[in-house]
Amino acid sequence: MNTPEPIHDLKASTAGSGRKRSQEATKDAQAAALKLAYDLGPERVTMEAIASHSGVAKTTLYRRWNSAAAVVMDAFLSELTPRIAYRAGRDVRQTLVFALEDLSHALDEPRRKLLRHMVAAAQSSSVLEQAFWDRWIAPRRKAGIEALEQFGVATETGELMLDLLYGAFYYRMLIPYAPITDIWIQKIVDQVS
Amino acid sequence: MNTPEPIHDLKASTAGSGRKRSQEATKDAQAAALKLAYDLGPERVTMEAIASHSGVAKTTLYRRWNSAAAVVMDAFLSELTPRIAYRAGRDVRQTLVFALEDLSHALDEPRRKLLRHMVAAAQSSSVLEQAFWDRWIAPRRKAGIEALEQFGVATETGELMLDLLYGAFYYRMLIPYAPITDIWIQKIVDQVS
DNA sequence: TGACTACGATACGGATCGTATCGTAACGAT
DNA sequence: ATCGTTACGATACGATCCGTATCGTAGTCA
Repeated sequence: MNTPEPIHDLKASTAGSGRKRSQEATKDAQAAALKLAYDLGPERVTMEAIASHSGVAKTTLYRRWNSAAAVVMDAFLSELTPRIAYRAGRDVRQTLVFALEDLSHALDEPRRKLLRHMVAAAQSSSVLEQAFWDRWIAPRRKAGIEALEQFGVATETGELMLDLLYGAFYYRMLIPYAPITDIWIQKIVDQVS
Repeated sequence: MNTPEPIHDLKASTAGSGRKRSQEATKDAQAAALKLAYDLGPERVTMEAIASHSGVAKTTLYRRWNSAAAVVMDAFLSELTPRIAYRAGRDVRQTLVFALEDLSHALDEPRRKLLRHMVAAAQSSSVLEQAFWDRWIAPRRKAGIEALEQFGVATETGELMLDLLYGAFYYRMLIPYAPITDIWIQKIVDQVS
């Protein structure tokens, strides 16, 4: 679960007996990709830019990832995931409010912009779609479902509630006609619970 | 409201007294962009491809749109919008179920894929974001709010319901871990109304 | 030591970008 | 009719980025 593999190992790094993959190269590439994404905007990150800013050769990048978006996705998920800790509530309502508010607070403006682009990137690559689901969406849903079950909410009902609430959150994030506030979060939670 | 202007007129076509913009060139370009999007996938549509497949010069394309995504967005919205007719329900629940089911049924697989890419494209261009809101999201929300008001639903409550329901719909469309079915639509509507 | 694999460096053809230039075609006004 | 104005298609261009190939070097293990 932790220290997940880079997205899409083009060549299995495992089998052989030769030189090991450089963790440092992986780390440097991700760091450069993330910095470029924050500095220039996620859509302007290219493999060539990552290579020149990280000192990692372009050939090495392509041994690990398929595209610049994959590097950014990888780096972003690695950075963002630990920032969202699960917080238990005392009832269904508070559990849901905590989940959404914590998410909202963890996403400052640059991170929010990056997350929006990660959703976008997941639309044009099944590899990125899978990674986004596995490492971002699914774990949160799983924790949410389990928390709700502790308060006697049936699994199926919990799924519906999460579809609605996370759905509303992402909808408002991706189509930002009005800011996401804690008040709004409390109101949508009240509307479904 | 109808026959909307092409997205982002780089040069105001209005003021002068010279030759008029060719409606045919606009139409041909949009048609080619749409066909390419359906045939090759929306992410593979380029200005050069639109130019060569439509017979419209690249320079002319750039006089109207900023990017290939803008041409596709324009064409897609023009094609999709008339396919969704508003259908009145006899109560709040049915009104909402109609809205979501009609949307779901209008979006066959290729159109759904295209819509997903339009949401994605809106993440990296404020012009596209605005067009997507003005010509796609906002009109549907407006109709929905007004329909709900007829059944005595307060505007603010209606907004919350639409955030939740359209949110869930787009969430499941963009992160398709399970298919969107009429049953599911009915269940989420029941959960909020 | 030798087989193996990853590394960085470099080079390459190809696609696409966005712009500039130019002669021609349509439109409006005088 | 002709004249200014604007849009058109055609073409060319440097620039960027793509994804791959090649090659000599550097770790790693048996």
